[in-house]
Amino acid sequence: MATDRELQAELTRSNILEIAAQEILRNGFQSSSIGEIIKKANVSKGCFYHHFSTKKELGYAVLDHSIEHVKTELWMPLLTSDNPLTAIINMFSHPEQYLDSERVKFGCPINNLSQEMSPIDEYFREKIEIMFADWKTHLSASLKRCQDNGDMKTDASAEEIATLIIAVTQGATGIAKNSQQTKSFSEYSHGLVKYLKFLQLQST
Amino acid sequence: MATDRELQAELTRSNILEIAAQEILRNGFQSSSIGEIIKKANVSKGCFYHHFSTKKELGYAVLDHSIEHVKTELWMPLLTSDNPLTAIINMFSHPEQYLDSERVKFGCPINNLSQEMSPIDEYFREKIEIMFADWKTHLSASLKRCQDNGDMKTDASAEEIATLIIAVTQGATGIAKNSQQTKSFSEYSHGLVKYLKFLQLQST
DNA sequence: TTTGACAAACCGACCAGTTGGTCTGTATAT
DNA sequence: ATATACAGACCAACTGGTCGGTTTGTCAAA
Repeated sequence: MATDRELQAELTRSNILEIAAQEILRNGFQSSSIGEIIKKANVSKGCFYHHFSTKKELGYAVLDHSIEHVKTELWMPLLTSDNPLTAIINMFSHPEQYLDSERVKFGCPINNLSQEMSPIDEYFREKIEIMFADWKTHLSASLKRCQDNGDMKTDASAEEIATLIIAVTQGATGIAKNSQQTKSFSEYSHGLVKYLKFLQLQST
Repeated sequence: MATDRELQAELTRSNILEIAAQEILRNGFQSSSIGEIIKKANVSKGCFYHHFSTKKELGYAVLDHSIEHVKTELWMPLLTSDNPLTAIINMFSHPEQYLDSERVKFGCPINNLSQEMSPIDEYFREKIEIMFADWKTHLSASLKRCQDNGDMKTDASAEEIATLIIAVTQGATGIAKNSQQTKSFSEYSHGLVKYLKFLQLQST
């Protein structure tokens, strides 16, 4: 099934995808040029259009890949941990472990695409909307688990805390991108962290 | 000083500025074209370049105007009100009064420019950074006033609540833009509202 | 095992349209 | 008379996309 030829082709494709993701992260989707991408990926125009029929389709592929990546690399570890609330507090307390300099400088790839493309392209919009819904669902369930385990106060509902966490994450990431400094993320999430600690209960 | 001629010229300039602001709000700065702007503003290219030396300078002018607008139209009324905390809670509780459909669909003009331009243009970046700092300063001071007046609990510092409010506003606006629905703004700021109400004290 | 037809993978010149910006004017209020 | 406000033809660079052609691994038939 997977011949040498097919394997090489897949390698070429994923290389284009990776370079494209970098370019789009830096310039946005509309301001990224195919010419620049193929130059940096070291492939010909013919090769590019063999793998991707249009620029838009490339954008879709990049988005799909980014969503998959953020789910497996960021959420899963957090949400499946023993005590999600503690894990989340820990994440906000040590942002430098989760926000590398690339992410501070150029922002979250998905949020960038969301802000640029959602008013003008339904595919981008809907995919990202589903992602937010998923995020909220899973985060709510995790926090509910904390409450059921007696690790978290029930003054506030799991759902309202989940949406609060998501909103602050998005807001603080954006502000940090503007200031180009990780410490802005801490500054603008500090109020949330203190609130989360207030909701935290020590296991007996 | 202000002759008919100068007055007319100023009118032409502000017309271009207004059209440009609309275009930039819809397409972003880089993807907005001078050609489209002059067509919609009904002016010639010569006219445009008489008033703005480059596209970038036009962008700067639009940003400056937007910042001035948001300060006088949004902050001032809120921050100078008798009880800022109550005013803020009220704003979050009735977002449809503050977020018109345009703003939901295309987002906040300043935040859009921030996310698009801050990594690649220092003028945009710094102006917006200063705006965030101003916002935080004034909001903190207003909340401190509430605490001093006995309208607000002192469990959390005025500053940490100010940054929390700003982060949630930015995050929820972004998420609402993605979903293209005002109700998403309410959904993602609901947790904050409940927290603010918890911090609220009834005046005796 | 060799062969040879076939298609997938890739090449790069080319295209029409658009971009930001320039330049030579002209009309007119002051 | 002169500077300001405007007009619009023009330009080089770049855009996404096309298309005819070439290379090369694969697999069936001999």
